[in-house]
Amino acid sequence: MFDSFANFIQAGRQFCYTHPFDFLINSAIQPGATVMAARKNYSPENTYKDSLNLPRTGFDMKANLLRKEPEIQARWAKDKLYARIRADREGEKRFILHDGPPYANGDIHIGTALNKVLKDMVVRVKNMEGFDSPYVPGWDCHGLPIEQKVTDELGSKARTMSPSEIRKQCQAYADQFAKRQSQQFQRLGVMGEFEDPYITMKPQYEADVLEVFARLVEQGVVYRQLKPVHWSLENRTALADAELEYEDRADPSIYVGFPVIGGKTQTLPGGAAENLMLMIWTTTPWTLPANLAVAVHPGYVYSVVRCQTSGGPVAYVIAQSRLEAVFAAIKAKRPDWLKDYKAVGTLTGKQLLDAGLTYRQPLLENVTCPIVPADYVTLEDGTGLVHTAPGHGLEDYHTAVKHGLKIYCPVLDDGRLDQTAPEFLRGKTVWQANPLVIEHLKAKGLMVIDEMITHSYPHDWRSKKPTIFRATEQWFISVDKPLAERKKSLRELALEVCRRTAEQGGADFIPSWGRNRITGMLDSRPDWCISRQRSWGLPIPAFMNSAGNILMTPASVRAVAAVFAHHGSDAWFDLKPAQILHGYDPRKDKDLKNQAEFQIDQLKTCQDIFDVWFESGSSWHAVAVRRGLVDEVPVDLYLEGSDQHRGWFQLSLLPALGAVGKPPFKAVVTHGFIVDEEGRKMSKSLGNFVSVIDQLNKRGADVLRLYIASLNYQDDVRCSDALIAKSEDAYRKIRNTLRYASGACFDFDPAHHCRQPAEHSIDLWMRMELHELVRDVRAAYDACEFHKATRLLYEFCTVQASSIYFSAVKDRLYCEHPRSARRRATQTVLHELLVTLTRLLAPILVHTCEEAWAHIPFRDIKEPHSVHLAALPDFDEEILRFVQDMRPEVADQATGEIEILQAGPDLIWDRLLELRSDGLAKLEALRNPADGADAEGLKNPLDAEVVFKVAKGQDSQAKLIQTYLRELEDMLGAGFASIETDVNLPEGRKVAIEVLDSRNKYKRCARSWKRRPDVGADKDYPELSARDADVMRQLAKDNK
RNA sequence: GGGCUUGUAGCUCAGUUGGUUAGAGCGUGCCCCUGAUAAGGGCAAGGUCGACCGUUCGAAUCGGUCCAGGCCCA
Repeated sequence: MFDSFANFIQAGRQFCYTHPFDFLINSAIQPGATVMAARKNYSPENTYKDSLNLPRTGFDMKANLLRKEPEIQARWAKDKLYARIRADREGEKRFILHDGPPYANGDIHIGTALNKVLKDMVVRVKNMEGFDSPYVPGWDCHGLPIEQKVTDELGSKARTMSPSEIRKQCQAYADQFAKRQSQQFQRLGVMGEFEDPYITMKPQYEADVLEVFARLVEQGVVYRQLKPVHWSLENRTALADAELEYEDRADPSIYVGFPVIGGKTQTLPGGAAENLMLMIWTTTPWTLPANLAVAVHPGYVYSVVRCQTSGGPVAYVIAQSRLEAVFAAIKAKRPDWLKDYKAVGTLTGKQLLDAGLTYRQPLLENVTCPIVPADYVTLEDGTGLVHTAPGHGLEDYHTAVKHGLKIYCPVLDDGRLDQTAPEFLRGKTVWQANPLVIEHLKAKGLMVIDEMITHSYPHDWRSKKPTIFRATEQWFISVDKPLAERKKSLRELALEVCRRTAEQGGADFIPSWGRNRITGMLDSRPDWCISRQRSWGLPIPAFMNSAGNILMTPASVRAVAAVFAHHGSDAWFDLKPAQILHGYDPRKDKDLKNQAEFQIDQLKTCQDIFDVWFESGSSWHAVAVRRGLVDEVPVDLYLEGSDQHRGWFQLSLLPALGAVGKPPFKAVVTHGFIVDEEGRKMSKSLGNFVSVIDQLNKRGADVLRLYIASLNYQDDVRCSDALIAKSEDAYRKIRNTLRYASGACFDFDPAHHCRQPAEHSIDLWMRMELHELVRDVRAAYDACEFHKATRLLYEFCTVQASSIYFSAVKDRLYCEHPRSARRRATQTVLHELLVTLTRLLAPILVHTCEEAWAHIPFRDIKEPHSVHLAALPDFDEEILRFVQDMRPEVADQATGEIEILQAGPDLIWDRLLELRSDGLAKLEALRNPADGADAEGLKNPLDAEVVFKVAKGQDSQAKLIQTYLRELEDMLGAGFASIETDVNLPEGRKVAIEVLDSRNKYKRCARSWKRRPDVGADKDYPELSARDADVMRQLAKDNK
């Protein structure tokens, strides 16, 4: 058996082709390998077994993915499969999915795997649809997390190293992880330009980012300004919103009275009060030295409250609606201090402002501060009077700009207070300052109450340490200033994109709520702070002269870019400004004011680097356009997690609109996040995270890919080892479906053996189902609804193929003469099913389909050697139209009945499958006889006879059953099926199915095991049924 | 706290413009086959459609409130 099978494979290969995946076949027929239907348990009763056409294939039941996947991948690499696909598709319509670069840090996690596999499936589908769809993966390499990791590893040594030296370490680190992740993506079966990915730290990429920046400078939206920013004390750098994490923190919550010293106090209710104070509330006492104003809401009502205290009389101004809560707190906290209190009248915030009150700064000597209006004042907590420190709060800053207050920031970059702070605070950190400030206020009698509270507070996402707001000189891209060329601001342009579809020059969002989401974010986003005070990044190409004036114009930026294109951004640290600007002459720069002030050899480089988002946000230019993937933006698709509405989507959109006035993408597809089985977020501390690497090493990439494909990724998706295990079960089912079809076609060469299925055969039904499947799966693929496609494919394998069709056609495949029309027709459909299914599944099960493809017997010589070079199957319009066109015809007017045989396959097969269901239920009943019945339950349906009893006058039903009787017999797996017409059935039933135990009625055919009336009728083969006797006679003749 | 979003059997998903006893596959239980065999087949159980209140003759479907998640932001 082994020998003949090997010979067959040899013959097949000679006949068909030789190709690189032969190694898969060879390995499968090594001695000891499982070959389906290898003879077992030979016994005398089994003498006919050798005459059967049992399935044979080298496509192993056991997948062995862990061994085979790397082999297949190595072969793809050796064959340069990706390059072959590119060559094949050259000149076809482009489809560009532009990759958002993951950060080159750490191993990939399940979320990254989700993202990359989704992208891979999109790209594979597009290529198999005939598009030229290259995929260039990228890595984001600069930035704080890597720098932090590297300096942590270096320890104290880091402080002695130059930026240039630290950058070298960072570069090596990023390079190592980009390569490592690349291996991991490829292990997942992701296909693309992994030989030449895009790397944001490469010289040309850096130069291209600067080109985008130059265009924004040209548009006049880049500016530099003192502004409070989130500041990491640990890393001494400004932080982007995305670099913050909110966590609970305990802080002092203090109510403080600011003594009023000026203004028209006599106009207040109750007249001029003794010892009048403005009561404010804060949780950051250390910002009080920087207090420059108190803000009130003009529309709110404020009260003046006179108090008797152990320290004498005092009056507070406080919002009326906060009065009760605050004084309740004071009474509870300081019962001995507060003897009595009484509200003596109210006034509006506006009246308060009109009174022009001033107060003495509580911590600075001889400083007088005003009351200012602000509409962000709330009454939810505090006192309705807001401590305003322009150097330490964004809203405070805006108020300060509006009312001409100083942006005062006495805090140094390491968090210590500077020489302008009160003496007792100088040199202390802000955290040390808190209790000192509290003590000081108490001593001065200004403190009302203080306690500790826990509240949500921003922390540095890397160091996990609390951050502060601190004013520094930063670079910004304005979102509200009109662009020089386009007259509209970036915000306006971006909102326009979000209002329009791709067809209208905007963009499409899938799911559709993405449009809402990004719109809301663009509405409220502040100017983009693009500067960071670190080493590991792309320098902002600004120079400073000795007077502290900045040189940065489109021409100077481009001159720097030209140098970076060759030397990389290390040039910024290694070369002298004159060298960096060697292609630049200030005297010829129209955009430079006061040219004479700028002597190139006396300039200094500024030390800020770009926010990494600006680098990845320029990839549409640095990759898509630079590499010629598109002539100009937009590209077809961005596909990322939904968090990128604020991240990469938005921060690509803004630079693109600024630089070229167009969005970078036509469509944005987002996926949700991976959560655990309970729907909670994955975290290392909860121990509920799933390791991709572990899963890859445990189950293989195709199982993981099938799991990912099965997810409805638009929402959050649940993940656990158990859930992936279910996909492993599904994988086996699909694999066995392909294996069975492959084995059943072992002697079938479509070039010579094709037979049209008979009109009334289950083969025709199978083909209809198959083409409907192709239609539906391709529609799902087109909509990127992989989970729909996966469900359709899986259920097809389970129900239509395995449960219904394969079971039904076993008898004809195994028992009919090998060349019989009936068997060949089934093989024709099975072969089509095999080829079709393998191609349809190829974007998901990339390795398994390659293996299955190699095992397709007598595959057409015109088909490519790799399934990934093939096209997705097309559905046959004719077949589908045939189904539809033959919908029920007009009913007979007299009886109301329709002639079901003329009604079309859909209705016919609905009815036949219903009969199958009823019959199976009856069979089941026979298998499990009621308790107390003497008969032993039926074991094998081949021992049963099915009788269809059709009521009088039901000619249509009778004709249907008569026509399909043989198919019904096989669909039920019964030994024999018969029909009785003109029967009297109870309750007006049309058809009744009776299933009888025929063990004492008919003999069992020794070959087909069917019990039929005709067993024993043949003289030559008395132990066989008529059909089997004929086949044996024919086989005997063949052998002569 | 705000914006966006999710909640249908143990799991993954269908449920068309509100309309008869809410479907499928998997899983589970029981059974069969042993010529797909570390495979294959059959039958059955399983849901107050997150909760509550409305609109309606009628709500998984429309409206409101709440509860529990997720992302982004404060």
